[in-house]
Amino acid sequence: MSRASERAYNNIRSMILSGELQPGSQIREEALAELCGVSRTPVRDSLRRLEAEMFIRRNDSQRSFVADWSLDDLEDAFQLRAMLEAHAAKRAASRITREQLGRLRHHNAQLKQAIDIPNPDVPKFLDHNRQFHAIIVAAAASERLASMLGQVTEQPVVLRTARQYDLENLRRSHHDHDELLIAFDKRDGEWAAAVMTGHIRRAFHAYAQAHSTDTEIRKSNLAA
Amino acid sequence: MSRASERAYNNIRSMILSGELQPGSQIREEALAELCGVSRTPVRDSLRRLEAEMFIRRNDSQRSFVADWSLDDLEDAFQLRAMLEAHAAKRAASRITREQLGRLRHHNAQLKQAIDIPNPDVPKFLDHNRQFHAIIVAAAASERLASMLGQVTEQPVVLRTARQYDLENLRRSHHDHDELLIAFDKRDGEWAAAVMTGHIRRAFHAYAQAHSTDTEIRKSNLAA
DNA sequence: TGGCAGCTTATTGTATACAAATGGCATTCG
DNA sequence: CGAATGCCATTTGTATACAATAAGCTGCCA
Repeated sequence: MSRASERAYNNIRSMILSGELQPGSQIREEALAELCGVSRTPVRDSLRRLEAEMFIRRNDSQRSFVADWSLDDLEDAFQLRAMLEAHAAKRAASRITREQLGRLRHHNAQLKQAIDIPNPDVPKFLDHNRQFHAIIVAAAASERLASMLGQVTEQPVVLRTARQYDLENLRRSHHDHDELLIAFDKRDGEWAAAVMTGHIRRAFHAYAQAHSTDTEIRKSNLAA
Repeated sequence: MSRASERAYNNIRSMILSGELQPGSQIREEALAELCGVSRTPVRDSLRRLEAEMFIRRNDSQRSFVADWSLDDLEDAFQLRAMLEAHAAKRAASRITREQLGRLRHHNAQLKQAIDIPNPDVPKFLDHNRQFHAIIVAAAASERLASMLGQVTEQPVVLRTARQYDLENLRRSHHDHDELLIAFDKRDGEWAAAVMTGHIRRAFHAYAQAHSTDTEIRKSNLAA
């Protein structure tokens, strides 16, 4: 997609992910158009895309709202993600190349570095983590699977606490990655899938805990 | 979506599914606009949707083509569908209502009728089959899952043979449905999932066989 | 003759104007 | 006083004109 359209999409998407656009709030095409400095046409394109990705919902009369996810929705997304990503790991185990394995090791070493220091570099960890998972999805060699995973991987839920970055969880994540690497090395798809399932489910519980804590904080702020 | 947009989407989609628009052929927005009797705006909307559903692909310079599926693509889609629909069956087993079970039985009886006669009514069978599966997906109560299944359920592959309507397969399908009904009745999600997996995998093999036969016929026609 | 440059044409992207539809508000009638 | 209805404002849908971009062709030059 060319410039205006691309810009609108990225802008709106990041506004949703950052919480700048509040969950549940209505979205007006023209307002977004002004915010992005483009006309309504590319904004409409973006809204359709974001709707397909479930970042945005529309009511029965075509008005758009920022998706407001319940804890159930979150669990649902994570459940699907666990299933799909385990499947990806299984496929990857029999297809992954030496070169991809090497890159996997590289990113895993980097993310270990990011947390094995006095002042953990969480953004660095998250970046290498993302790339680690991306390589596995690529190795699975299924465009459809990749496209579906894209739909459940980024969660439009804003968390104000830092709990999801809990160090212990990050270390366990890294350990899972280590185990995945061995499973891939042995070409054991079942093992890889099992590790991945646990990996994602842990992520869910960390997320859910942060979510509930966050909700509590929000409520008490409201009460005050 | 309102009239023009809706019409354009349905028109284009059915033109792809019917083979009227040949796989691999380029699509021009204006041509479609004329065919549908609307302007390019709703056509563009539709193309974006169809692209997300992988009925259409775009090259690096934004030109659109009707997706051309290989046998591998087909297998990939069926594999994902089997996994997702088994998951749906499992979830449905613990959530399905008496009323939904009743409707399931109704449609299963109808599709049995459609093939248990001297002149089988295949369209009727397919319609009730579709509704049967739709009820299960609804009972699974996951919007995301439903949306993903939508993406892998309809295959833009035109088959000229009638082999996929092979009576024996239809009878086996009906038998699977019977077994699903019992599994639901017993609230046995694992059983339901297992039956569903086999059900979809059989469908794949029937489809694949028809596909290869069809390809053969096409080749010999080409040679003649 | 082969390939590259520049132009021409085909196609998509964007903006804008206008049409349709929806929601909210106020007024009126029971 | 409450509910229903009609009008006005807001928002989205569609068409069209124009801009940008990419593809294909032609002719020139090495």
